Amino acid sequence: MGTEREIRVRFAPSPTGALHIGGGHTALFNWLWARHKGGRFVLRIEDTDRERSTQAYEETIMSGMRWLGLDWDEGPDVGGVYGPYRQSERLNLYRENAERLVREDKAYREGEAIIFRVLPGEDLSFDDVVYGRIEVASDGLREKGSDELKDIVLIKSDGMPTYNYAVVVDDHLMNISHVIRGEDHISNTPKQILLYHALGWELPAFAHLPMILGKDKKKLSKRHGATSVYEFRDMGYMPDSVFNFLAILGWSPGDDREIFSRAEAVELFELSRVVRKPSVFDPDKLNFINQEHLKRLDPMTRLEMVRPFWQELGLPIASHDDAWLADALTLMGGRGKTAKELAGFSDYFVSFEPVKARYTPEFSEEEKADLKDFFTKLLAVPDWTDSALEAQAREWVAQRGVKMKDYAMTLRFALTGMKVSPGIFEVAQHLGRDETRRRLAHYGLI
RNA sequence: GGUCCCAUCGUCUAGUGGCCUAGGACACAGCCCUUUCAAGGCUGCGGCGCGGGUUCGAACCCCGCUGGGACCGCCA
Repeated sequence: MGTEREIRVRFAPSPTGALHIGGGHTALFNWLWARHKGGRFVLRIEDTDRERSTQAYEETIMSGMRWLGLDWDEGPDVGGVYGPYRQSERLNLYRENAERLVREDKAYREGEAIIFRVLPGEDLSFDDVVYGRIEVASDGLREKGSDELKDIVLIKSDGMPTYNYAVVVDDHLMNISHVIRGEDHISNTPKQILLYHALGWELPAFAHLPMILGKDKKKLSKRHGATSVYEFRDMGYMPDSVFNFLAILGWSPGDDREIFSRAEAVELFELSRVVRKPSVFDPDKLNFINQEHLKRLDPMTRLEMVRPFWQELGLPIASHDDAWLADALTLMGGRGKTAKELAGFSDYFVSFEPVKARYTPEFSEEEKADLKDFFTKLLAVPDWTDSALEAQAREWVAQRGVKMKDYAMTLRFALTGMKVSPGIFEVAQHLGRDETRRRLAHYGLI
């Protein structure tokens, strides 16, 4: 008991862009593992590329993680005993250890740079938590198109450490127990192992994650459309949905469960159940998952999801109380894959204006007389409930021997300006007698 | 070109030698429900890449082939 090494994992993005869906996936699995094991999740900023790193991107990445609900225990903003957590602030650490290697004749200087000498015959194989044993030929570090073993740059001419070196120093000094990262790093691992050996440090456990591919089976990139987690937020996907979707990309709980909460994912997550095959990002599946989460939301939370999109449409939300708006959304049932769609589909509850803009019918006098009779009697029902309204409507069409559909559709258009909506008598009930009358009057139907 | 990894329905996956005439989910199609569209219910379509072994028995183990992916920067 308590003899196992403390679980410490890290997500180490470089601040050269927004939080990408692939980065989110990696961050998520690290977070899941830390939370599942009761360990620590560290955020480290790898800003050694002076050209491309910016403070703004660092903040964007952090807020993207917060949006996804991935909170970290140590990081540049919250600190921690293993700090600092920005590589640009750890330069002395990289230099000290590199100079030690120079003194031990394991590395040499070349101008301002420090370069590690790669000797032949090293065993570069390792055990990966998800991939198992990875056998690497000792000459696996050969230079492209050459037979020469390629030495590893530790410190660049600008004084900054290279990725492969800094990651080793940091993971060791930050006492990282599991290095969980994308499969694209699998071929970097042997180099890093060489450095661990040279430095005399114990290896962390390595766990590589399958890549996320686009529909064309190529590594997901901008060409595939939305890739930053913010784009998904702006399209009306909920953080819990993106979280859920990312979690089942390359991992499954083993049973048939696919829709789950953060807490359930933490409970169920196992690194050993991560698959080895790259998976294709399927927007249809994301839509489905989002819709499921949207349906499960309590009315008030759903309202908060939809509110910004109603706002975006310029609708006068303030003229209704929240409970009424939330109920309107409940009436929408499973309609809409995203909060944005749901907002667009339900605008007529908030305001009559979009309805007027959409629906501009022209009735003949004959049609009008007929409809007027129908609607006048409908408006006169004693209790304004959907069942009473429907009963009245059915009685009226039965007497005339006409189709319910024709009248229900006219009512639907007049109330919503759309050809699809929830049950139209329910909509009328929710809008209320006065608002229904106002809308019908606008079209001259009463 | 070199190194490494991977291979079950279109997609995400379950499956670790017999329970598999391969299960679930998305998507797709049809039906039911119905004032519309969703939702929901039911049904259907669809897969172990190929070839050799091993075994009484292979989706599961081994080999080869084919296919796909990743990496080979003083980028991370």
